[in-house]
Amino acid sequence: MNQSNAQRLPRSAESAVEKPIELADTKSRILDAAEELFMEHGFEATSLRLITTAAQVNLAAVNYHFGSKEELFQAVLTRRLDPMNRDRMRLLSNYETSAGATPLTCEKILAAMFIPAMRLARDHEKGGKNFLRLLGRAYADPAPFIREFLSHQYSEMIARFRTAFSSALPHIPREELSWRLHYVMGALSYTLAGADVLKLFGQYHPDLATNDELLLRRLAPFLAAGLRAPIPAEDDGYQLLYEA
Amino acid sequence: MNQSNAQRLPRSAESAVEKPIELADTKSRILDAAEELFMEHGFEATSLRLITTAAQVNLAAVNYHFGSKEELFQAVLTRRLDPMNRDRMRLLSNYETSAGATPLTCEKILAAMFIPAMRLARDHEKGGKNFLRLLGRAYADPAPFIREFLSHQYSEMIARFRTAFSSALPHIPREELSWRLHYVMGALSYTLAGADVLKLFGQYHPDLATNDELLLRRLAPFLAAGLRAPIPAEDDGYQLLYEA
DNA sequence: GCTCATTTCAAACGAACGTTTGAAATTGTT
DNA sequence: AACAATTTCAAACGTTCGTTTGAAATGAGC
Repeated sequence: MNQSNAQRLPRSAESAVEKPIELADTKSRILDAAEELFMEHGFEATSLRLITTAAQVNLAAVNYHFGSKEELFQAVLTRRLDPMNRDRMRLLSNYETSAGATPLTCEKILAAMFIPAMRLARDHEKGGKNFLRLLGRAYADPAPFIREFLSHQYSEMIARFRTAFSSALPHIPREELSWRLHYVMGALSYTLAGADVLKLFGQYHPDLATNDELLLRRLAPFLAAGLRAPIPAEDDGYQLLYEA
Repeated sequence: MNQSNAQRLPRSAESAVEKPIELADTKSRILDAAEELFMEHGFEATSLRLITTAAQVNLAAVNYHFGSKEELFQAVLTRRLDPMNRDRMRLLSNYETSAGATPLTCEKILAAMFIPAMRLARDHEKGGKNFLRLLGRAYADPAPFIREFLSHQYSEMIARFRTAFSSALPHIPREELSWRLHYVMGALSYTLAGADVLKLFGQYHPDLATNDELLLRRLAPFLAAGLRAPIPAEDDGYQLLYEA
């Protein structure tokens, strides 16, 4: 009943000019519309009728091509997340082989995490930036099917980078490093997820996803300094701050 | 038709023992149940029928006491957010007067932000921890009524802390500082919002909201080091990272 | 040109949603 | 005790939701 998972090409792909008149195929149109609308309104608040109307396809097309609304959401995520995480690991491996025996700096490992994300935000002329905001939302979504999906989708990449940071920061205890990686992901997610939070704090930057190098030059030094920070001693006054 | 905004005490508040047999009043029961369910399922996915059933009140009670589902959500947030942000500003003022003429350290300013949040997570025996997770979700929610509410609720506190950091870090340019504050809020939100994201990365810590001092000792050095990080020079190799 | 699998379509399904209503119950005041 | 205001309640409102259905349209292979 359902179609196979093999990708089909649009009917008229032989012409040199990309768009003769024909629209993209149904599946892609649904994915594009869903990506934008999920980003804008969230998963629950986005109805299939809204998606199919925007994509100019029949209402039943989503259930035919993807099975359900949840599976459509996962397809939207996996379409870009999968290549991005593969790029991250490939870039990290390239850095490591280039460096030879000398361990990588934190900045370089961070760059291997951020550059594919920024490239995603820049490359896809339309959906890229929206997708990262959608991803930022998904991080905070408690829906079980979203959490299980992300956990499965990220596990390999996270493990890979954890060992990389561990080599770069041998003096940081294992548990401490896990926490700091956690902070790194938080700052990264907030930065990539976009302008909404910046507006929240009375500051907005329209060049968010346009100037990748500038973004990296700001974020990487901040996070690398945090990752390298010395572990505070037992008695340095933190316990006193509770009073007053 | 609607009741006034003045707080009413439960009917039997004269007894020394807090709970004779009677439950809390309707409004509080709704707020408690809504806080937990909004946290667990998000705003859209939580129905009023679920809330009112959990609170053991009639379905119409929400619209009677709060007007609408959206106003209930705002009431859930404001009940704890308002006191928390007041505590943050009060604590910062206390630190500043104690320090006299000498400027505060980043660690102390960060402590003024974090301690009231941690106190909230610890104090309220039930809802505290849940609330911070709910808040973390709300940060990422694109619903206009949520964004406007949070923006209004946070503006005073953010402005207050921005100037404090500005005094503590006079060598950091104004725009750079705005970004770094952004990263700070991201890391803080991720940390406070809870264990979900940690599980996502294959790491879980059951003592998240129980050992506040340990949490602060980990987070504050990380963020303070990032805030103080030197601004990278023009030619330090970041542009090279794009290749390979 | 016929066949058959794939895709599209209009229509409807039952369920769940936020909200409203008007009467019953409760509470506070005299 | 009697009245008025407040709060609770069961029931229903109209809408929208995700999904299913079966027929019509479309495409490829022979």
